Amino acid sequence: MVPNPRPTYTVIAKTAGVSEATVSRVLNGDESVHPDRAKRVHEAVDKLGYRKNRVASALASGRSGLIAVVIDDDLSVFSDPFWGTVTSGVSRILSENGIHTVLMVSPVGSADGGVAHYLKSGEVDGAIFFVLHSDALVNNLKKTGLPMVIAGTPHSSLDIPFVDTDNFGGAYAATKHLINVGCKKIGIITGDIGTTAAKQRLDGYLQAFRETGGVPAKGLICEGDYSLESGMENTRKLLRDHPDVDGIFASNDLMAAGAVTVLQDMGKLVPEDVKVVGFDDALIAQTTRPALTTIRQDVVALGEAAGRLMISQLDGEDVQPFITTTELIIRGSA
Amino acid sequence: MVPNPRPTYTVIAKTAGVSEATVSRVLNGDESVHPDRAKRVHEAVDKLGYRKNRVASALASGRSGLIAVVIDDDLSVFSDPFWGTVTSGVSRILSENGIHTVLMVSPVGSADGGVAHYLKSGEVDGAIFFVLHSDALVNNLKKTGLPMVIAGTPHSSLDIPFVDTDNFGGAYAATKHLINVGCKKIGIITGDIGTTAAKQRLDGYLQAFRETGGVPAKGLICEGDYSLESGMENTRKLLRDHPDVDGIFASNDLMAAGAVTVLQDMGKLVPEDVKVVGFDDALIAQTTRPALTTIRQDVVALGEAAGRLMISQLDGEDVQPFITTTELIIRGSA
DNA sequence: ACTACCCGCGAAACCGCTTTCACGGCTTCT
DNA sequence: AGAAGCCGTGAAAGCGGTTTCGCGGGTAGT
Repeated sequence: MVPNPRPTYTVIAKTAGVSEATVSRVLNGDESVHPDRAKRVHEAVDKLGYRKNRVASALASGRSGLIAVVIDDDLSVFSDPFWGTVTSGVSRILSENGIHTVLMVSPVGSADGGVAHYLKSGEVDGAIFFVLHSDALVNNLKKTGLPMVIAGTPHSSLDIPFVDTDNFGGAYAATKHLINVGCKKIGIITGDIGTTAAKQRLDGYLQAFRETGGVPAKGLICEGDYSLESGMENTRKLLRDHPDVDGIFASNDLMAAGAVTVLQDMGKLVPEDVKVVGFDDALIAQTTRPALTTIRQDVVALGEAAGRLMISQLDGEDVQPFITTTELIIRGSA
Repeated sequence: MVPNPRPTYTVIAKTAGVSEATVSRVLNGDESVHPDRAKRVHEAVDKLGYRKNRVASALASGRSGLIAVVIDDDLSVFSDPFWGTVTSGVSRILSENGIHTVLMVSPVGSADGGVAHYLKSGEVDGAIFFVLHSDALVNNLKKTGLPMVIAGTPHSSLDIPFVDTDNFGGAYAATKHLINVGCKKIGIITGDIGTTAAKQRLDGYLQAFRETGGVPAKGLICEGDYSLESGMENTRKLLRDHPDVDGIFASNDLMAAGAVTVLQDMGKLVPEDVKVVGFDDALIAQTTRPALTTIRQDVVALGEAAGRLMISQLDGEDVQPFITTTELIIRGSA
């Protein structure tokens, strides 16, 4: 059953009665081929079950049909279902466009190192970055002209397209909600402040505060790092410094869950005594008691947007940053 | 700054004063080259900052340096942090061996279809499958000689290496623990019974039961699907059919969390009235109140094992299935 | 009717690396 | 000493597409 070791252009050309050059033109959508000939080629392709060898194609054309998804750091990041979901969104859009996703889970480090080399080596047609801790690599790569998309807002104002959730707006809505339901003293537990998302969420919180004419008292702003532990710890701190706190906005659901746990352990009722709002609408938001009021972000859309932005760039189009909207999901905690 | 558009063998050969063939031999670890010449080649490589063009290499050698990670189905699967973690383990091991991971998140369907074609096309050197719903594709691919690794036990007894958690042993330990702490009537909420893992966990439960001389009463075995909802629903059912149930083994933590929630909502105390054990030791196990007693599986090790099994196969070695051990983590729920 | 273009198409070079093949020089066996 | 092997090495033929170049014929302009 191995008589047919994949046909090549030579065979297609022969059975279609045209030259290999023409086969190539047809298969690459060159309009200038006479319809009749094109049809003959297509028929030959169908009949022989031909599939283009991407490697050969890549070598000759310089385009590999591969784009890299670069995930800085390691397990800790990728084990977050958030990025898994984004990745699958990216992957789906790209494969719809005949492009494959190669995954690089490794510390990005500086503008040098393995990842940098790989990306510069021309083996991929573009790169999508997750969770940038530094803009160094991206900045360096920009010179090479490699199409890039950043998932998450970059730190500096790079001229590189990015996709992100409306962190500011979401945080604003969350805080506003707490205010609307009567909270007088609202604390925030931020995410890892080294990330732009955490900063933007803090800004949203501050903006809502500002509009009420106030400025958050010292100690109401607690710096967390997105982890469950930091959510718990900061809630204790918050309760110690401000026993009368009656609202907490946590920058993600995990910390919010931690907050709820600590509050309950300390005898506070949620939402009667203290109201809590999270961010993400992760699965965990539904499993805490009470379920978390939170800000939903459309993670799949984010991944798809990243994929589309990449496709557009490959097509030579101009692209704009893409910000997905958020939605306030009201459950039991606030 | 673009005077150096990547050196090729031609350049290396010239500066080292050898033929291109020799350069190739040296760079591919052919021992038969005289050390002096090899040294000259290495010097030239260093001096020029040469990096092999993987695409050209792939075309000429027929080895792409890529292996596919195939994830059946779609978002629902990949958004589970479990698979994200496994994937990153795989990716790391492979990249340590100079191999890249290409991600295919798409319904695998039958032995035909896009994924099948791609894998058959020789663009990847091997494939690692996650969450197989059917063995059809793998079975078909086996004929092509493509190196494969399955993450999770395959349904039929294929002669294909796989890696898996000791589902049976873990479930056995979980059930045994419930028995040891005094439970008399223990129900199980299984996972999607279409998966081998769910079956094995059920078997482990049954085995523990059997050793006590009993057989689970009708209605103690509830078929879930790993989702939070199914955990909640089946707990209600369990409570209805067996109001005196005093132990529940849920096949994953998410369902266990659902069970705890329902139990509490119905006025039962956990663990006083009913004890609950989960499986996975996912993050959620720590956020429920009480925290979940569960079976920890070493997910990272699983991914790394899958990667290593693939590498071994590529090296032409014989490989054996790899089963990771589990560990009982005792927390508050049982 | 003659030159100037344009257009569709095939021949052939080429992408950068791998691998076969054969050759010259040595060693070894008879 | 001569035949037979073996070894390290270079020349060259691919791997399977893409792309440049130029040719022949048809159209248009004058």
